[in-house]
Amino acid sequence: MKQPSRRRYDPDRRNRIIEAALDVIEIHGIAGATHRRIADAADVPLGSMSYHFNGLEEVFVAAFSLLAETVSAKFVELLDAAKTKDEAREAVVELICGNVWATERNMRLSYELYAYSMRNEAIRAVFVDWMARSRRALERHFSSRTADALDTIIEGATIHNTAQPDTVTREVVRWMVLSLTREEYDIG
Amino acid sequence: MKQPSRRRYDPDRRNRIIEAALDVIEIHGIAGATHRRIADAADVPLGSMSYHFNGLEEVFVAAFSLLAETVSAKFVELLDAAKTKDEAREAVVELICGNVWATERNMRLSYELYAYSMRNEAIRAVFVDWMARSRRALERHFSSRTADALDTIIEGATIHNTAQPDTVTREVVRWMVLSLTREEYDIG
DNA sequence: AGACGATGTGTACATCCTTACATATCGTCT
DNA sequence: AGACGATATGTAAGGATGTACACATCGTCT
Repeated sequence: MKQPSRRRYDPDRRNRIIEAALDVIEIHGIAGATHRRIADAADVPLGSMSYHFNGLEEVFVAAFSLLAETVSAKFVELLDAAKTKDEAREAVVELICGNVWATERNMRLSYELYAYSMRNEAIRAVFVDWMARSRRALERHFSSRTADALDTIIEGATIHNTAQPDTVTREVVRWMVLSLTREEYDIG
Repeated sequence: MKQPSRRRYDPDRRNRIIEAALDVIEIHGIAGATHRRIADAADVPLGSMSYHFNGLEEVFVAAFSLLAETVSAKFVELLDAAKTKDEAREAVVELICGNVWATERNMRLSYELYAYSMRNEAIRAVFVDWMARSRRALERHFSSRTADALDTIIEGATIHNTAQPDTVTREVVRWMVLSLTREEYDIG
């Protein structure tokens, strides 16, 4: 070390690295997410990587955990805001068709998460927990069986619309939601 | 080259490499799919890789194309075998819950494909074409709107069941399919 | 003030990777 | 039989990667 540039005081650098990791994964995929690229994105030296994490896998686990946390929170928030069953229905439609939850970024990252969870037990647990929370939020408004169904179409429709935008239109989504919640219909 | 081991006569080696690539991707993901690993899996020397393909990307594109072809064919076959609307409904249930289509292998590979398609135009086209064929197969039995809906739940339910087997039970699936095809009910 | 542990930084190294290519071998056409 | 193009093979060059680690610097506690 010849010219040690002034060392930065940088608490929660660890968190910044984790967020940077998500940015890198979004663009390059897990396959292209390297120590160096993440370090650059977080604007920290390479050495910080080995200091804060025991290997790349630990970075990925932290990153995907953060993703699940963030996305799941938004999901629950939107559903909890609904006061009547009709509002809950509309919230589901909004989750699928709106630009709050099913963003391009979230979808890209979710796909990486899906794939990664097949090969990593910790991430699989994160994924399962995420789904459980979604399901619980839906169950505040709907029966257990209906919650399963709605969760299913949320997953499926967002994927379709990622590949081909507006294949599953808002109108079709609304119709699906109604069909699957009809028997529970109430005044609201 | 000191001791050139007897060169093999090996037509359609290219295809074997492509299939081996899928095996490797299934186990190691795109991130861990290297020339060497694929060559080993296909039982060919490393040099064969650069002879048959101009880089890894070309291998991946070929592999995912093969996957889409194979899986899509099975999908269409099962649906085309249905003669009545009730049989078609049951075919959809079988696609989701059976062990023919939504196998562990296919799911793992599909996730890699989803993720990869976000970063590769050729694969995105393959993916879109795959979805179009599925939709067409469904439209032989159901209205356009219902086809969208069924395609959606197929996607969503298989994902849920991959993460947590039997979360979406056969019974729930059957109920969903019925709910979404009720208005089209006929004697069968 | 001094010491000590936590945090930050640069660099080196072994490993693995992609890719290219010179050479060997085969099928087939004349 | 001979020639020629397609196919097959081993190896090496050059670059990227993961990880370790020695050293610098800071916060904080005594």
